[in-house]
Amino acid sequence: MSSWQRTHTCGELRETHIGQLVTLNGWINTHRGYNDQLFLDLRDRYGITQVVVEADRPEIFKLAAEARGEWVLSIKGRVRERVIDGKQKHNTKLATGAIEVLAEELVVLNRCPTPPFEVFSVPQEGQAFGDPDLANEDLRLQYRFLDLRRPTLQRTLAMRHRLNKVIRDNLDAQGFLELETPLLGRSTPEGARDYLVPSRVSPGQWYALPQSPQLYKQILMVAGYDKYFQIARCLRDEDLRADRQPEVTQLDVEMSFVEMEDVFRVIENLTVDVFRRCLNVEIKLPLPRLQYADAMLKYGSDKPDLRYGLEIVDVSDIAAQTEFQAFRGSLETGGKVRAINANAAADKFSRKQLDELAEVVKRAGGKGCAWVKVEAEKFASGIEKFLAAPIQQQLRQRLDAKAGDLLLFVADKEDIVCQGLGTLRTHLASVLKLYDPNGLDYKIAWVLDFPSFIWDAEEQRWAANHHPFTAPLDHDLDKLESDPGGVKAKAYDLIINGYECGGGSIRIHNPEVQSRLFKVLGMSEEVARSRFGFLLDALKFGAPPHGGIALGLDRWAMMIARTTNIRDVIAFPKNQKARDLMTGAPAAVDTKQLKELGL
RNA sequence: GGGGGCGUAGCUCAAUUGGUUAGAGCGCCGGCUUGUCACGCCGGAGGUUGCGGGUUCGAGUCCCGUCGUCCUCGCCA
Repeated sequence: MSSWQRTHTCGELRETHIGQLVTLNGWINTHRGYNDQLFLDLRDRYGITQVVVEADRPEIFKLAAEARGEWVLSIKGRVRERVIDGKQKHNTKLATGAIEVLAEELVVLNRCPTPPFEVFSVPQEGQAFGDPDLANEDLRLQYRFLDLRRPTLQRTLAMRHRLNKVIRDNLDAQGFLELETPLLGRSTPEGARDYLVPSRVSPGQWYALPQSPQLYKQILMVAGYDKYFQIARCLRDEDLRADRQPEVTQLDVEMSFVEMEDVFRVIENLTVDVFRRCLNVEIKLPLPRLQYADAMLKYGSDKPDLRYGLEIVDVSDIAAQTEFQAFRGSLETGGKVRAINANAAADKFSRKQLDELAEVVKRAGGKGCAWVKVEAEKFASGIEKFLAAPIQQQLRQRLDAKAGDLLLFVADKEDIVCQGLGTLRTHLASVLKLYDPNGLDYKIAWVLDFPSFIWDAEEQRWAANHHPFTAPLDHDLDKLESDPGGVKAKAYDLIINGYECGGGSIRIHNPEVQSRLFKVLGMSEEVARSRFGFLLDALKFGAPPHGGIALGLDRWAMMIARTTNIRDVIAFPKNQKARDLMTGAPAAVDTKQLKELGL
């Protein structure tokens, strides 16, 4: 071992180490200097330790005085208690705050220019570390190696490691095999836009990077690997969001000889394990189950945040009795009128703030929203004159409204009402602080009974809601041709606090059902063959009944780290334009490279 | 592709209704300071207000364009 190499980490030393000669390696977090004494807080990913350098060792004192933030040092010295004149001077904000290291040797392992933004970590009460005022995210992404030094990010990435570890342990214990599938595959036109890779040896032809290992894992089932999982990278060339990256990691699972309940059992077992071992949070089983239609009605979303109420209530029948044109007009064209009761929120919104709520609905595609402030005797509202006393009574009853409540109405086509009130619901919960974004509060549920097909108005045809291999519910099979819109699928989503964190289905293993389904989708045998021929072939050769699920691990990491930004849980994320600001990718390449590829 | 927010010192932000020489904290540089711990005190350097154009006696502020970035709709089977 070289003499500069560490004997302990910067988070390790305690009173039990007092008197020992130790060597620490780390980055200068902060430094405080005097004429003949210097304090250096040395940081590594385990913590922070205070180092004292005194002037009676001039050769290292001079070095230490010169040192600045983010320099990399090796300090050899003796551990001593923080005592001045017999009085304890412990720093209770630091885990190592009982001791300090009196430097005897100091090696500058590397210098660092003044960083473009402040990296240092601020110790908080309870031995946690906080962040300085964060610089612009694009600057931090450009200098990601500095940003990643922040303990917050280091803890998050360590948590991701733990998440992966728990998954591997748990699924191994449940008898699963971790198998790998190719990155270079064949483009299958359904679904997201593919990232394409040109073939050098077959000029003009292309591989596609996987959107998911979907087809491979089904083929593994045909091949008899009845319990498969993979922590797989999935790539989709679509526009980004706060919770979407072009390159994400999913836990891909597939099982043979199963129905939905079997998948639920495996994933629920895993979920309990993950939350217990990552956060020490107990998740109660069985997880609640919501029907898709019910979720849309009550929450205006297929991935509702269940940490708060604010349920949507249909009042179409009551609204039909009013003379209010916005209500009547929507109803007469087949729309709906629905409402949210924001309990005791009437005095929390000024006229201007109510207008902003209407803006929220407009941004979600609606025309706005009507509001009513409930008073003891009557409604205070611009639309009060349209609401006769008996109607007000009915609304009070239906919405369980009491004096001080704020009622918000949206009238429109049903999907717009859902979208508008769903957006309004999450907005209200946020401004009314109905949940603690930093709390260990997890509401996890299954969403079931998705429609198999959705009508594509533009192309005037039915489209697969999940994917074309998703099995319909057994008792809906006879409706396949007569009423495609009424067919529900053996598909399921797993939702956590308003995020879709997983989704899967039982697949079709019967070739006859599969070809009926292609027919509904308006896909000829030839087209189906050309797109998925290899899978259809495989399914013919003795496919077991099978199904599975994929969990979005980046979103799980977001939940566990309690962030709403997916870039916080990925070491090297892309920005919204899918650029890597650190490496500069994507970038132009040599014409020589292009020529080799025949481009 | 559409809608919205932001862009001022290295960083985070301020700058009244368009009005003098664009300020503060942190960081940086120099000095002082044996017990600090996001140390403190004194002093200093540091600006093409993203870029281009326009309106005006006068633009960080208003208008047009453009670039960057974030949020969002479409999109993501």
